[in-house]
Amino acid sequence: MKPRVKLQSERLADKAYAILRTQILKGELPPGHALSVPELSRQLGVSRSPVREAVLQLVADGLAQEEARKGAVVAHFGLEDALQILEAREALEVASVRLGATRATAKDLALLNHVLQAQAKTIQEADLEGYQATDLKFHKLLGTLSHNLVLERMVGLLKDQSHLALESAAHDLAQLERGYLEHQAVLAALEARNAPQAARALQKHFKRIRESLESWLASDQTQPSTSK
Amino acid sequence: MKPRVKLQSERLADKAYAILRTQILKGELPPGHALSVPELSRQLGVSRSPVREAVLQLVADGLAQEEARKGAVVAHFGLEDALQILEAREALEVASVRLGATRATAKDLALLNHVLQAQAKTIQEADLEGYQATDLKFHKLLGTLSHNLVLERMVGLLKDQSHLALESAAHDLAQLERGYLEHQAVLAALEARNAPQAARALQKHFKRIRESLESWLASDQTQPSTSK
DNA sequence: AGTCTACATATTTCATGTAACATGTCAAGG
DNA sequence: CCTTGACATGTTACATGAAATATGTAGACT
Repeated sequence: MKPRVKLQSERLADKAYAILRTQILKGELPPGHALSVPELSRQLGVSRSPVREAVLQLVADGLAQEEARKGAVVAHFGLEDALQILEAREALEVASVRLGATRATAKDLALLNHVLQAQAKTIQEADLEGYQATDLKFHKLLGTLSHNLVLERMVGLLKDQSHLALESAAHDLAQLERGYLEHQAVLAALEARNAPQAARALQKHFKRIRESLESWLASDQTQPSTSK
Repeated sequence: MKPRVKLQSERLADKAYAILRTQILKGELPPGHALSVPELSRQLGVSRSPVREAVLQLVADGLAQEEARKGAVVAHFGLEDALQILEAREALEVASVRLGATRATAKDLALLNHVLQAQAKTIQEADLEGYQATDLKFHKLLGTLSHNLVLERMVGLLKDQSHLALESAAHDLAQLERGYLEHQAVLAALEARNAPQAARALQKHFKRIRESLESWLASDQTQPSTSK
């Protein structure tokens, strides 16, 4: 047999995709920014083919939007879009948590616990960046609880879109703490293997997020509302 | 202004995608069948570029599966996969129907009614092919009830995957009739604007489908279980 | 026979050429 | 002033070339 260590995917298309995805989620490529294939190909130092594939993948994931013969841009969501994404997330995550209440392993719960402890720290340190990261992890972990790869994948995709859609949403410390406490309530119900309670706790979480988003509409800016 | 009538997308990549998608859902390209880009490019009479894009789109939609450097094949789902897809569909469609109970327009309900009438006909005529078509339409319409494009899109994608996954599932007439009656129960609850009842009715529908699928495991064949 | 190597074939993957198309600028004409 | 249209620039969309890779087959060696 070959001593070949691992042999990664090593496809340039995958690498380009990973780079672009990270840049988008980090905000380095802001919503609305053009994803010009020749331009990116120059910046990344590869030909246009793998870049084109990467952009197509981003479009499929909902992180970019494309108009025929006009190219793709980093997805920019309006208020209406954000609300729809949240609604879909709620449906999927609540279902995941319901199933997870019986299917979750001790390890699953330990991971959730670990993430929440890290999240507590980010609040103490008023580290908004860090909070977002733990929030991402927590919600994606909720997807894994179902032990259903289809659900898990969709939860992950929508959480990323949500991250992009709510990017600029104002988050004061009080809101962050609220979110953390609601996360804890979900986890507590899961540890008690109480599916309905976990579902209710998560629904409350989403309800508050939606409300705070809508109220934030007061001090709004433009809402391009990309969906037609 | 231009008198240009409409100017379709007209992109070869989109056309190729539409053709392949149709062939897959019709069963002309059976699960597991290789989707060789040069081969398809020859058959469709276009170059490899648009075909490659079409195949990537199919992979993104879950109708094809790809392994790096080995190419894509028409998705072939095992029993486990089918159950997971059904679980995800249930989550999304139930959510859609819950929202739809209040949001559905008279037109939405009329469309559902129309599809169910057509479905009744397919049963009388023992037209399995036709039944599948109306089933597809009915469930996709359930997705539109939410008036949430994100949910609607996911419901549609999963219904297509489901169609592929359950392709060979035995369907005797009795089962078809059962499905039809359950569809009617959902519609009745929707017309009464009774969200919990509509949700329960749809859950029953899915529960029976899952059970009949699992019992069909007895007279089973191989179940490749593509997910790893 | 059974295993391994070399070759042949087909495909993926990346690269690049090119026509059609979109868009901004700018100057001429209403 | 405002519109029109030619031009310049950059991109998409499609086609095609070429290297790296996977896979099947036949023959050589144990």
